[in-house]
Amino acid sequence: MPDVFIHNQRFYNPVDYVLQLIGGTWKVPVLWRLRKRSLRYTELEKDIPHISQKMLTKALKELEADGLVSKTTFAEVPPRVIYALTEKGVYLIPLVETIRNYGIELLKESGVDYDKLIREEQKTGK
Amino acid sequence: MPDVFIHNQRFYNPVDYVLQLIGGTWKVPVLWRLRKRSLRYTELEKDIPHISQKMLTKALKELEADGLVSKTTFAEVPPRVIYALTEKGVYLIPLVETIRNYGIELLKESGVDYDKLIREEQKTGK
DNA sequence: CAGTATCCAATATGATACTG
DNA sequence: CAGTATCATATTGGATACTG
Repeated sequence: MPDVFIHNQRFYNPVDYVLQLIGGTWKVPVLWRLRKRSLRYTELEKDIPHISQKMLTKALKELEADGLVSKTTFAEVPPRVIYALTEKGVYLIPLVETIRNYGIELLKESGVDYDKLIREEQKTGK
Repeated sequence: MPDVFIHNQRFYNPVDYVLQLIGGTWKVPVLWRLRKRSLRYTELEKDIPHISQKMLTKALKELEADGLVSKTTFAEVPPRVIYALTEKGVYLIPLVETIRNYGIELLKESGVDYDKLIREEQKTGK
């Protein structure tokens, strides 16, 4: 597995490269919420549990720099900013789903019924 | 996406959980080399470019604790230690391959022919 | 051979306060 | 509304030396 350099950054292998794009704690939660429709900054913030403004801003900046997410600013007062998946972002959603399904399977083998957690979450209103 | 707790550790979503198992810089290189056959500590160390003893030891410990890799020690002098994939480790290899294929595709779109890099590496002897 | 131990730098994340 | 700025802590990774 030879090293690869892109934009002066080194990757040890192709998996390493993908995990730079979608890895870390906060990028997947953002991508996952944008998969159905575009969202505003505040919508993402309200929708992603535990995320801080700092981490949301950082995740969005990196996703935009890597071409997975686009940002559209409307020059209104107060400003309106819309984040959406790019073609590259859309391309990566099936991979996220695949990893997610593995996770749900592994959780099941650890005795955690994730689908049930989801259903209970929806029953309690949020 | 509700939080999940396993062994007192919190995960924000199933992808987060999978990336705890195989994420980081060094776990995939280890898993990838064990996919064909078991290897000794020193074989892994020699085979994985840039890895330090500290990081190899840490990756192996975590992979073992998470049940992806098994460790067999032969009480000889000097000691012989064999690392192998468990059933759970084998189960995750196709996922690693899927992520890897996405990486190779994305690299191609960034103008990097990874398969060609592999071929050149083999021609030059290593 | 198969690791430990120690020191150090860089990065990730969180908490809080502030702003055009 | 959509962020920045600052401070603090925890984790990651590298370098080097040492050991049963």
